[in-house]
Amino acid sequence: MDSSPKQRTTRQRTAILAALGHESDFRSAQQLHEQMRASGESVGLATVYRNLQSLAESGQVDVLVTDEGESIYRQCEDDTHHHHLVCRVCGRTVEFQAPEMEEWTRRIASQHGFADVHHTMEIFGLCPDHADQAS
Amino acid sequence: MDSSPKQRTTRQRTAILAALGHESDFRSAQQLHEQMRASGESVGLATVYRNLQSLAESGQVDVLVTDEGESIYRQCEDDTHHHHLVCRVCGRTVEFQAPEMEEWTRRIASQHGFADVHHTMEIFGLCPDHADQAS
DNA sequence: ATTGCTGCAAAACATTTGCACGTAC
DNA sequence: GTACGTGCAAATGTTTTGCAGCAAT
Repeated sequence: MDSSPKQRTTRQRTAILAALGHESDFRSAQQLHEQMRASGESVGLATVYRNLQSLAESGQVDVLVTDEGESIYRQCEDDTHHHHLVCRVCGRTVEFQAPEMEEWTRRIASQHGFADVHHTMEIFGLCPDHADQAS
Repeated sequence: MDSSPKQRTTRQRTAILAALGHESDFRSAQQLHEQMRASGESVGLATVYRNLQSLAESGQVDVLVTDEGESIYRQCEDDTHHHHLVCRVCGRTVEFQAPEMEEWTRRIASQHGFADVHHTMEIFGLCPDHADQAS
């Protein structure tokens, strides 16, 4: 029941958060790791995984699972419940909230007697800059 | 541009479709494979994967990706666009449609200039029979 | 007869873990 | 000083693939 496990401020953890930065796109652990190495950071891949995992648990980053089953991460601007609109080509992401939808979800669930529900909902599409790109 | 690739009617393919049956729950390729072996069917795991994949492509079965990145499959009753309400404990599934939500999705997307969008949305919860089960 | 399917085992992947060592506290 | 974090390599688990033989058309 301890909701604040002590997390140490290590060089690697800091670097990972910095690398996530405020880019508005989702990246996989592997991409992030590569990106960090490219910019001279020395970090182990396992460490990137471990940190992303703990950061996700503590709600500091957002996780999405792609259709291929790969987990992708992003530092979120908003710490409340929200969804994403992601560009299939460049990864550009827009966060949005959908109170009506939350409401809707709860209604559907209780209609069928389901309790303690949570939902996933993400939108993928082509952003203005890539609107003409083939699917 | 050929949207009807010739699929042969093999014993295995038929068996897989039969095994998927009309159960109202999602199963992974591995589970399905095990289930088939248990009931005496002789099928290779790779074949199960290959068939599920092609069946999913041709829209004959539904695919969902779990939080752990595992793909789970189900034969759908409804061949139009729909979503699922899945029990976290027993896998029991209810299909539902959400026209208002489709509408909503399109609106959000075009508001941000996104085109050619598709979305994912699934609800997970506890069905009436498992409402008291801990998360 | 063709050409696609199957089975098996090996390969490819992303992710996790064991363990000795380093380091934040 | 102690407990947690890190790095590496090995292990895990799922899905894919190469290839020789089998079967549907």
